[in-house]
Amino acid sequence: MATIRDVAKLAEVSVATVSRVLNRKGYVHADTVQRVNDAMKLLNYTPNDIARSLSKKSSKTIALFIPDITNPFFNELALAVEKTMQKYQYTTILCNTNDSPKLERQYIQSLKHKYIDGFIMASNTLSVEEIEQLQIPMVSVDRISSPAVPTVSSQNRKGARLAVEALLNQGCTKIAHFRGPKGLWIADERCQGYLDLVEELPWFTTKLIVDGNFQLKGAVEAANQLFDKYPDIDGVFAGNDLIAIGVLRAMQERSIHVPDQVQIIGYDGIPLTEMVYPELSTVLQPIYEMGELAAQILINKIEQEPLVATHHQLEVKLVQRGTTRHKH
Amino acid sequence: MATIRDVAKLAEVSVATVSRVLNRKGYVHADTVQRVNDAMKLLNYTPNDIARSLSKKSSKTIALFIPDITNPFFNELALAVEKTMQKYQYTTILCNTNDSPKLERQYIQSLKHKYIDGFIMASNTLSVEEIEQLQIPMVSVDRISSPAVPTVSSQNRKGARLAVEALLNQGCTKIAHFRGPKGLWIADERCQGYLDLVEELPWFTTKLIVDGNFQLKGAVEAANQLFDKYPDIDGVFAGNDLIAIGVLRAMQERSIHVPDQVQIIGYDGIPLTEMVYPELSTVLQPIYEMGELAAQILINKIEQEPLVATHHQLEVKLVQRGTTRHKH
DNA sequence: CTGTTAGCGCATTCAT
DNA sequence: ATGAATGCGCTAACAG
Repeated sequence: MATIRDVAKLAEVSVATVSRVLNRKGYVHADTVQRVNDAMKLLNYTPNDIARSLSKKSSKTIALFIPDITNPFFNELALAVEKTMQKYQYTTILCNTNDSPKLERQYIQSLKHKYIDGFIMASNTLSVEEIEQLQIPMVSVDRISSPAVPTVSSQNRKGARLAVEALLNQGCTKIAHFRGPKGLWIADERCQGYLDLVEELPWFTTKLIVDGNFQLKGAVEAANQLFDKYPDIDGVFAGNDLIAIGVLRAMQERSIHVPDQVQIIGYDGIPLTEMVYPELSTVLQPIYEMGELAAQILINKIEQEPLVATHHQLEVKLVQRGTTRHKH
Repeated sequence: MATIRDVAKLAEVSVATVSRVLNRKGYVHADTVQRVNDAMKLLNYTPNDIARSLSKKSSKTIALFIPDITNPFFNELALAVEKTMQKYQYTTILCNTNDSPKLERQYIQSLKHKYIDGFIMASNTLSVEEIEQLQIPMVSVDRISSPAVPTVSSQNRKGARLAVEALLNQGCTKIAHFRGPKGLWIADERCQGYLDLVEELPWFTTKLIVDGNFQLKGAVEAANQLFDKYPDIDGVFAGNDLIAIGVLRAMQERSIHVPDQVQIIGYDGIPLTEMVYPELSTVLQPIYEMGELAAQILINKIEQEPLVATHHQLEVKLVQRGTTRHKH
């Protein structure tokens, strides 16, 4: 591969000049620009990123931390981030943290030695202090890492209310909530939205709220247990789609008809919701857009452009499909 | 961050010596090693990867090319590759190529300038010549890039036979095959496996084979069309699980009972097969192991260790679940 | 407007 | 066994 020196020689200028036209920085005569460009073309020259990184202490690459790429929510997010980063000539490194602090720290250390330019955290088990002393541009998605870092999420609480309201309007008289992990911000928010609407109702009891881990497997079991105790539940708001599908599975195994006997609404709007039958009603959050936005914000931060706001909440939308009895 | 020079100064040796203990290369007195190590510990020193890459022309990173991370097969593969690469201190860059040759070339170019050490191709739209002149270690998964590159796949043809054989044994008298893209090696193999068993049977006609793109959406429609024409089909072997689930969906919409009226078997064994109801019978290929193996082979190639074989076909297993009428 | 030169942090001959 | 010096390819003062 040709180097900057080869180009300089061929164009009969110094490497500095070549570097200038390469980076469109500093003055250089139009004719010279031409000669240099010709030389570059002739030699099929393209700059060496590693050398550039070493000298600039920046690598034009960012890292995306997610718990597990196998989760449909995160793989759509990852796709969005990768695509938009790619558009801006950044490369992105995907880190499956498995929600392990040890792994996260390990990744961070090794990435720092690569002059990583920034992080997008959709997984975060680190303390606020640890995050803040990192001294690297960062934005978090669906998580709050520290008040100092921009966050993009959807209107979780509002979305939850939308779902529960629909359930109520469509005749449910006892609605359970299968929530996500305690202490996880989005799970708490969604639970709060549920409480906003049902806490004062006569049938409500905290027993109707059951903890989960956002996974399908656990949800099936949890649903079976809860329905054993409360066979009169006729509505379910799930903390995410995976849980909702788990509940649906439990209903099908128990021969409880959905949506006639029980209505179910999930949260996220992952593609999976359209793959099950009946198709799952859900609160759709713009996952792809969230990834895009996070990427944009991070790039702005890296390139020091002015920041507009610090916490972005994107619109959600209730989509009623086969697991609810909505009027057409 | 401390540099090698800082360590050298503190340990009262030259940078060359520090470099030697760092890479356990060349002779250096035990006492000196000790001093250097102490100094490194004291300064919390870890080498700068970028500088190292520049000087070694190797970055300890590889790229994984896949069509689309959103596809469950590929995200499991990606997880496997990332995890095992990570185990060997390699970092992996994920490239969603969308099966576009333009994007693939673009990625390759940009990666070469990062001194990428190798490629794992699970997406490949490039010509054999293009691949071969690349001059970078490579292994392909589920694809054949060139006779010169190691390939890992599963026993596609045998797997297909397993599925069709079961269908036959379990009473099917007219079996359709919804295949993957024409010209795609794995799709062709699976189709061949189907043909192996049914081509000679009286009911067989090529009309029972329908082309698809391995996506769920198209499969639903294709299934509807085929069943309009051949309502007496009572068995389906699908080229992959997504197609199979699409067919299942079509059956459910047409109120055709699965597995009583129609039995369905997919291929891949993605997690999704256990999320639908009834759960999908499928030919399970060891996706995670395939990723692991590909990663191992690539590392061996990079580090010039001897290669055992060049084409690895992993075992597949027929798993009968809710969409087939197997004896228990 | 352009060239010279000194790094960036590490690896690697070649001496000693 | 160890050190000095050179190079990897590019950027960025600093001169001119």
